[in-house]
Amino acid sequence: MILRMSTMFLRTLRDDPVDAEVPSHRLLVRAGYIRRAAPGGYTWLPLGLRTLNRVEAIIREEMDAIGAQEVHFPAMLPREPYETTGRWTDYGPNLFRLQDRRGVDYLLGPTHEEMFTLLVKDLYSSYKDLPLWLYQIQTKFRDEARPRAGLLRGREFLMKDSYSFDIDQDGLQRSYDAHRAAYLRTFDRLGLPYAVVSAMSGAMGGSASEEFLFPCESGEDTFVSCTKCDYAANTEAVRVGEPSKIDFASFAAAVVHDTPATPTIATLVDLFNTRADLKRSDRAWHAGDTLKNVVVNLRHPDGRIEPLAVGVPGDRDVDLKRLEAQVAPAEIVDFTEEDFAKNKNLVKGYIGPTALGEKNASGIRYLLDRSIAIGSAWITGANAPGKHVAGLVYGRDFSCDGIVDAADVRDGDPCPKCNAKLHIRRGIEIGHVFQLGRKYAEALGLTVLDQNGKTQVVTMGSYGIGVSRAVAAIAEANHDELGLKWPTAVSPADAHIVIAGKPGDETAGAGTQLAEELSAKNMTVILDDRKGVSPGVRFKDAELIGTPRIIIAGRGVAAGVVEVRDRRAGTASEIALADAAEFVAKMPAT
RNA sequence: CGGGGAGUGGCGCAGUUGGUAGCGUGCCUGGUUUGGGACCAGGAGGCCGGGGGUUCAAGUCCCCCCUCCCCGACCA
Repeated sequence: MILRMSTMFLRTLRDDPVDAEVPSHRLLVRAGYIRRAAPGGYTWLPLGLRTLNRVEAIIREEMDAIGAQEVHFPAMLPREPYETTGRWTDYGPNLFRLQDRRGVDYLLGPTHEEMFTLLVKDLYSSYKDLPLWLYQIQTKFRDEARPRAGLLRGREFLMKDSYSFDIDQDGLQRSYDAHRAAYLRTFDRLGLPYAVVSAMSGAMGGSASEEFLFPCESGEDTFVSCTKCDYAANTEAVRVGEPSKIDFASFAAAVVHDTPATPTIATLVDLFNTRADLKRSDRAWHAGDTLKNVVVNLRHPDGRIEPLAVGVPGDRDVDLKRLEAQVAPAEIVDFTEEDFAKNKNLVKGYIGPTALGEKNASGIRYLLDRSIAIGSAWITGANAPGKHVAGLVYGRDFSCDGIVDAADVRDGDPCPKCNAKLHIRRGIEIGHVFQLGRKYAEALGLTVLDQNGKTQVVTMGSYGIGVSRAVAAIAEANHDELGLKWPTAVSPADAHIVIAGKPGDETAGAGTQLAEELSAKNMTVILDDRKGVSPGVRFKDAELIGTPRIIIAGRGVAAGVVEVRDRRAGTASEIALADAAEFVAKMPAT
């Protein structure tokens, strides 16, 4: 196939669009792949659509290869199933809702667990029909608070979502493993580097889940990977090891001290290190010796507000993202001055564990960070203005209502698996696999009869790949200062022919002939046959558009040669015109 | 939703104390040029994000709203 630039619906931009910050967004707009059509919504132009289709085709091939079957749902869905599973509420403002002329509620599908569950319920009723794997490639809608970075976070985007249906957990594990393996192959073929990390399942519900993250500075997820073993996890999902108990039998009783003007951890530690009666003989006090208690409000999906206190070592911050992942579907909102005013037992800046907890004065649920050991002694608030208590022992002087992973995770923290150092990085989520279990099947009544004629609730998994996001991620991973440089597998064309001679000379004929030969070899080729465009412009556009091979029919044509460039390797060679098609066809895919 | 920045031809930008809306690029016509975003000449193209106000007069001043970008919050 020949794409003639003289007629292609394409306009490249000489300048970077000013509203595009990340490279993928900037280059996809500049090279004429996409145009913004609405907040968080993009139009695919011919070049962009070709790449999108190729990405989609690879994903489809790999899904088909494991035996998943493709279906297609409407994007506009009825309210009831989402009401039944609670997600009409749980999704909150992120759901696009609309009404028909009679005022009946609909939503634009953010993901389709409910619909797939009902579809299978509609048609299947025996264990003999399982396992079953279905998928679709569908436009999804989420009313993101902040769409950003072009295709990386849109409000309308293309997603491949698949769902597995099994009779039991063993089956689910096999389905999950098959999808996970298919995802590894898919991302390899797409030319996307990735890290597979343990993740939280959040609003999706269910147990095990892993994310495929493309490591990238402009990514929105933070993850850790062990420098020694294979442990990797989204920071939200990092589970530090249980600390061992400390024997506190010989510890002195806790003492309350006057500590005026110590509103922060730093000032508190300073005071303890300078005042003779507080100094420690063996070493200086540090922030990790203090226990910081942070109060937040949880907003439950039904609108109920519940205060929650969390204790973390004073050298750490509460990572709200991590905390929220564990209190989902509740959201964390600020604990305001007003809230403090209402709760007389909380002394801002001097909150201590003895006032916290459902059984104590404040009645506020109190969770301790997992790193806090039973028997450890702390400097912490004494619930009175200007007073702190030292030597307060967890398990002797105070208790909590539960354990939580709330402290922020840092580069260099110990690996929970092997204790080596963790490395922290950012990444873009390009895929996510979930073991959903029975949440949706139970809510919607998807059951089958087992071998004994007994009713069994089906156990499900769900597996997503952001297709449009993958295009952006590939662009993010494959570009330089000149433009895009697509992997062969997803490039909008296999080659780009630049006619660089004078008008009317033999270069146009040579270029056209070569285009036809390549096309005859089943390759897609962009032919720059534009009239009156200077060579410089053609070179720049070819590099910006970024096909892996660029062929220049220029001054060499007189001597019977063309220049064949490898855009990705940055190499070039002179090839006889007669051999060029064969040579290009045999260039290794990169 | 909080903080910061910004909306002026397709793209990038200027626009002074309020007084005829400009430049570059892209586009059209003609000519010259042709291996790294050429040149000359002549053109077309703007509800100055939207709505209210102040004023003889608003791109410019005031109020409200919308949108975009960045950071945070949120998010599969």
